[in-house]
Amino acid sequence: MLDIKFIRENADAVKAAMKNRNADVDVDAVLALDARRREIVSEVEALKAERNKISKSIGMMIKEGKDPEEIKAQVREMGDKITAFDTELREVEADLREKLLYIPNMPSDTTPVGQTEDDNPVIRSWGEKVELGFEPQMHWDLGEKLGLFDLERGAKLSGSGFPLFTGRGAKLERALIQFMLDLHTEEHGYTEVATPFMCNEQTMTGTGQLPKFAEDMYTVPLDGLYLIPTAEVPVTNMYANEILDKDLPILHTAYTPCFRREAGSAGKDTRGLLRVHQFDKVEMVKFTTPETSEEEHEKLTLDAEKVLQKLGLHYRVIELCTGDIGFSASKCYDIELWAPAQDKWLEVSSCSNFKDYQARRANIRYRDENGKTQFVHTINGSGVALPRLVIAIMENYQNEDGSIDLPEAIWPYMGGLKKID
RNA sequence: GGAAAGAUGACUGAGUGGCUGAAGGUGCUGGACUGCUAAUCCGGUGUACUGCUUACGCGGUACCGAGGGUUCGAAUCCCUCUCUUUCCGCCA
Repeated sequence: MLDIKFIRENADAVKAAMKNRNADVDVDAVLALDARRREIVSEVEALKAERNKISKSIGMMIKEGKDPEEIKAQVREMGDKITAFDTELREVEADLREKLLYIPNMPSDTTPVGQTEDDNPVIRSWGEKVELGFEPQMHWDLGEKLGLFDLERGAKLSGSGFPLFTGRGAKLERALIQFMLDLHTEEHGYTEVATPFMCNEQTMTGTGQLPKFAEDMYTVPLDGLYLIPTAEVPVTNMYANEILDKDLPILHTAYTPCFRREAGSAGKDTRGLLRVHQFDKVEMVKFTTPETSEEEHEKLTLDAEKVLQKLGLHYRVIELCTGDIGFSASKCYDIELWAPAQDKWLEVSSCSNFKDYQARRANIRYRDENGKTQFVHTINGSGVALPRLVIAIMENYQNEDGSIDLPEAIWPYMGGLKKID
């Protein structure tokens, strides 16, 4: 969340930023609550100071054998006032916090201003569109024919959007996960973690999924748990309510399945593996100082790109504009793979710098060189998400006879298999 | 799922109603001293909110797992919850 002091001192800038985001936020209501809160605090604290003073004197009186009853009655009256103020204070603070939790992050100064995804500039691209020389087949046709997945049986088990991978398809999934984890841990310096796949409400609030996006998640009501929509959630919140004294940055990578209800997006690009309710993803998360977060964000994006380069897949990097950027992010690059049969770009990674927004929500701090505690900056990105990566491999590496060559980088992970036919 | 014990600052560990934001020790850190290593001595060492000052700082309030309650006053008494450990049960 945003620092209330920052909002207080930069109200106009916050309002402008919310407008650029197309976010409906009542900044003045927040400021009014903040003003009332501080008013109550100063009144109630003055009363408490007085009470503490008199209470101490009662202790003295009793020791000296004097009768304190008269003063007790007086202090009791103060206590009633204090209770009334405290009650209102709690209400105001809860109200204020709730409102703050619904305010998205400030876009970075460098985030391009724009309305929709059409305003996202392309930052760079790598590789070229493949020349197949024949009419490419869709991945859902290739996959069913080659026995890589069985979407009908997946739907039987859980409903559409819950893919069932089979045989070499299941192995390819596992191989890609392994390949990416090895790359990030062995060459990019990340430490692997394996996390819970369900998290509690506090954790979901820490990274920004709650309270606003409750409907996007699967829940386990009996236990008050939510299925994670991304490994970002457990990995970032690992250090919630901690003061880190390890050397920053801290780099973690994790494989997890991700669960998303995708409410409201039914019917849109949902065929095959394009948009599913459960998918595998390797995630990268960094905890940095404010001074290094921009640089680390750039590096993390390159780490994700490296995956695609090693797999020889044509991609481009776009930067999300203010109207398209995610709720908690301040700056964000999306990486998109070219899919020749789809004839379009598929998003496989989203690399975001959250600055101190998540750290403030999750209360993750560190000690700077002066010994002062500060909020860390958090950064994360997919490195990368599996289903669309699989789609891109299938579509880019397909042959006219319907077989699929495998990228050399994953041969070792496929037991030497070079081609699926 | 049942039973018992416990939860205090970076760590350890005192503290059963006011003199405790919290003893002692460890660690860290500033200094003194011993020609090195080590030791010794002195000092400092929580977080958050808030007001004044805004360079440094000073004051107030809150916080001893979380939330309630009793009381003039709670780390300390009561209730609820969470977690940890151990034992039993169940189980991949």
